[in-house]
Amino acid sequence: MSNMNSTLVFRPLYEQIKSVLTDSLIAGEWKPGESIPSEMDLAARYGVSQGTVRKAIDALAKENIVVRRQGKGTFVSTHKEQNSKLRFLRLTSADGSKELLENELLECNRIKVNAEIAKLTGLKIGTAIIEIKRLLTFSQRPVILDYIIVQAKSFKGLNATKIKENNGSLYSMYETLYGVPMVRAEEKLSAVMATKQQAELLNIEPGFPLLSIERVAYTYGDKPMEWRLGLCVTDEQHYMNSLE
Amino acid sequence: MSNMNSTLVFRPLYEQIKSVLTDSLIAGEWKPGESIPSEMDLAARYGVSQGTVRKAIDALAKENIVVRRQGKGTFVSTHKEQNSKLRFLRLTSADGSKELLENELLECNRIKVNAEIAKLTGLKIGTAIIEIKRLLTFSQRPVILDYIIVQAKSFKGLNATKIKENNGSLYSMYETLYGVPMVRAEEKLSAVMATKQQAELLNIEPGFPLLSIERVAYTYGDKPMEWRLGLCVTDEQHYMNSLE
DNA sequence: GAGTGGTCTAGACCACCAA
DNA sequence: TGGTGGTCTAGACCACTCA
Repeated sequence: MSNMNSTLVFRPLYEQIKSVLTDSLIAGEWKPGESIPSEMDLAARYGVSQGTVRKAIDALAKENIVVRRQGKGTFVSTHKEQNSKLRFLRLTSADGSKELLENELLECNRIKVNAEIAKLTGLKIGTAIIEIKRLLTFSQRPVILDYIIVQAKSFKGLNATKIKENNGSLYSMYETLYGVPMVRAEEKLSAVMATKQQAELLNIEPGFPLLSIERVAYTYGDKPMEWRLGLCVTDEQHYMNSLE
Repeated sequence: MSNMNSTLVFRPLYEQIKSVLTDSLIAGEWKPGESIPSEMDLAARYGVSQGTVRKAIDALAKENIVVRRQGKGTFVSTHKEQNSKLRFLRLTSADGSKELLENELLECNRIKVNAEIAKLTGLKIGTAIIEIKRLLTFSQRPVILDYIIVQAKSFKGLNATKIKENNGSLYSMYETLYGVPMVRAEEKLSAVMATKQQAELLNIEPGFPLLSIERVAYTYGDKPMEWRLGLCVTDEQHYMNSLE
């Protein structure tokens, strides 16, 4: 009979508060763009000190889940704001600007997962998904060929019309129309050769080197919601990254 | 203690403490791998509360400049440790391992900056530099062709022998032999075609797509100390990145 | 047991913002 | 002017490490 061997799980109060706050966000108690209650209010609600609430909110702010604004309050992050648009886009031209990207929707189909897509996404074969193909253009020149997959059940009724209505701002649309804010993403990069078909769309020669960016985007609670393969022409644009 | 805010500029105390600590690190008061004084000691030394020192150290820890170890103390980060080696290497094979990289030094020359290098590094033409060319191999297969530049005046006497003595662990060598720890780096990625010469070294066909990684590495105080161009074969290895 | 960092509290004052 | 987040303090106790 061993009693002292039990694994005592110690979890700091502020982490527990952070979890509770995340749950409330998932439940939609506070929507993107809205403010959450003040630190004092939350402290009173959960019966902890304001400093503990602060540490929980600090952690959420560090993950870009909320944004603090001195004198105003703490707000749920949103992709609707200008400054957070293209938050995950690391591709910039030499002069640093990336605001002038234009958007051409090529395809938007409701299909089922096949073996290849299953391997890419980890979804089960046969699952209903929506595939989106589009072309991003920078000052008249095509630079990114995007292939995007989301689960149909999470984005019911998503179609070409809706994408166009939102000017191709997918993350903003996921958030506004479907209540699914993307908070984090992981990317896997490699260099590939353009196929004939890709080359045609990107207006380059077949065999031209392309930067391949596989991205998985996550919503609250580390739930993967979107898979994306971007093929980028990088002779004038570059992928910038900070290692710290 | 009284709060010595200047009327014109408001700078939080903990930021000032952070700067003072950084200065001490630059001055070499505590070397990589060593511990810095305890929070209580530092608080006493600077006449602030332990909480303020904590916040300053938290900021340094977030930037990987120091590492906290509960019960032991706070230590200056080092590239000598196993877990921090290859800290800036984001290239991993499918199974995630990146420890088996082998190292072949191709060249190490003392030269002067020409126009091309000036453009890459921002150094003045004529500045004495050391250029290093090497090949990194993963399980018998060449995967990265590195071209590295550092200023000769910052790394006096650096040569092929020294590099070999350190098994090609450059960052560890910069730190140990020259007291220059690298704390941060910025990378610019693109896809390029292998030239004939590069293809030969990497044992691939000319025209094969390579991931080009331009890196600038910084020491304390955001001082750029090393420029690097890596050309990577990415059919079996990928560059992983987290966006948050 | 002594010393370290980790967590938590309570209270104070400051800087910023909007009404 | 009142409310918000931002900074700072002082003190308490907890968890971890090592001699």
